[in-house]
Amino acid sequence: MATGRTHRPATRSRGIPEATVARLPLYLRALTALSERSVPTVSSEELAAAAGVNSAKLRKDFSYLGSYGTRGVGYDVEYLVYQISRELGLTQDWPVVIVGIGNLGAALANYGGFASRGFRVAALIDADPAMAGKPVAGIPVQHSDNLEKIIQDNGVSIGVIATPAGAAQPVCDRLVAAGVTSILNFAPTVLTVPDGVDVRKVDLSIELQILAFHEQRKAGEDAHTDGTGPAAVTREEPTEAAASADQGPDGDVPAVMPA
Amino acid sequence: MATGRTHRPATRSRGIPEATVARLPLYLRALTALSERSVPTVSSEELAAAAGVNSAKLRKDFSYLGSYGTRGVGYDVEYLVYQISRELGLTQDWPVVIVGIGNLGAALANYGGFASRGFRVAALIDADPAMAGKPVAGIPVQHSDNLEKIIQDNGVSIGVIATPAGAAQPVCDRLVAAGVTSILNFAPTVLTVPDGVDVRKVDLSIELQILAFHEQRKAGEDAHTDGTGPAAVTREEPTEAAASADQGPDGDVPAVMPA
DNA sequence: CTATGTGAAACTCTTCACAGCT
DNA sequence: AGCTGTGAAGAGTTTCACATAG
Repeated sequence: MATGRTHRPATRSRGIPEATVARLPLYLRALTALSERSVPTVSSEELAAAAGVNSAKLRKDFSYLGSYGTRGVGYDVEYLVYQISRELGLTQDWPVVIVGIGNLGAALANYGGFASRGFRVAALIDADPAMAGKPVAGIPVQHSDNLEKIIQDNGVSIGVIATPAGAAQPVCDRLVAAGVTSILNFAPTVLTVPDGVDVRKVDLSIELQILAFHEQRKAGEDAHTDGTGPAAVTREEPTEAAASADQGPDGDVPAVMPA
Repeated sequence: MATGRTHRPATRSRGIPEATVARLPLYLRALTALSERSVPTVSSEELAAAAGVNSAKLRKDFSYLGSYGTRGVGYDVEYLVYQISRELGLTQDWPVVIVGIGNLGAALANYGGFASRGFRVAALIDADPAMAGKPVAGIPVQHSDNLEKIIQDNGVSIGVIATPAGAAQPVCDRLVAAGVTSILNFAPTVLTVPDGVDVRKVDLSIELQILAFHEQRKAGEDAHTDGTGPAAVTREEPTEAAASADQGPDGDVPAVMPA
């Protein structure tokens, strides 16, 4: 597989496949649940079921991390939780800032899934002066004038953008200039960033549109509003669209902006 | 990741690849923006840039829809908007219900991106009696006792789950029993659904974890990591992998260990 | 000449199936 | 025996590069 074969199976590292990385959080969640129930070990079959993937894929995924299982037995839950956490970088503290404290920003601030995974909301930032000082999820909102200072003082490298579409790029530019190198973007806009900066995007309306596409397929024969294209209807198997993954850095244009 | 069941031959009809379907909303948004600026035609190169993909991919994607371009010229914006909308099923009305009107549910109800794409929030549903009747985004919240009736009366086939994790599966079961066949899940849980039901999931903490993974990698390459060894905390080299005992005949012991 | 549409090559990801530990 | 770890085959996706239509 790898070209350079040194001594040890230097195979991995350069490459945990992106698809595998995207599933690690899934395994981690399932494992955490088992851990809380004090289950000591788990087989690839059981864990796969809990995570909603098939066992061959799970074993292959784990093989990229190393040989952490025991043949004939399974995986040690605690050990695996630790290894995956470490691989994902969750054994360290990640201060994040959320910019744009509207409905969505507030929801994110209140979202428990962050804190429980090593992410700490270091600050909430909004451009509206009226919001300044107002606590959301127990954290006082700060005005965006102080964005740069907040980033630097807290050593923030991950920023979450939950602003209206129009404000996203300017906010992004300021975050990057201040030192942020990873951005999670909820605004329906394509963000342009310099090399070395990572952007992931979550677009609610895109997810719905994908569902609509499949839904339309299912509807099949009947209602085809404007049937220009009869399109040999065929019920494609639903799927199992992988969890998230894909969705590169893009998106674009408003048309309508979130609150 | 819907639930796994077996795969079936699945009649391949007019099979648009899943990867392509996932990008159509992206193109649509870019095209809509061009349309609003009254741009009549666009080349694959320009449109690709606006959507954040490369032009070869875009042309290949469009080739699955048909030959809607003109060689030597480009694509007619209005025409493409229509064709993609139709392909995605957005020329018809999709009533959706949002279940779980907490911070996130409210944010979704207020999200403009839905309405602008043929999605209509038919109802907001919450299990808390205190929420009943209270308007969110101009729509009165209804109690979940009426879930089935609401689904049926409105002919809803797409449901959005924004409840706490524990309530997601029961809500999902009720939605499906009432006739919903597509679900967008925001709760951090794997939903089990019968064949024919499509589930897509958006998990906020997973996105952040993926960013953390890459962020960690960057830090490693920047020769930052203290010094167990030469840079790289990524396990390309033994570096710290050795320290964490990743093989050893039985070495999988470290229950917890310092970073 | 220009820019699309598309076979074919290159890659990536998934699934199979079984060798090899325990 | 039981279950992991993994080459190898298969499926799906992206990229290349150029024939072809306008």
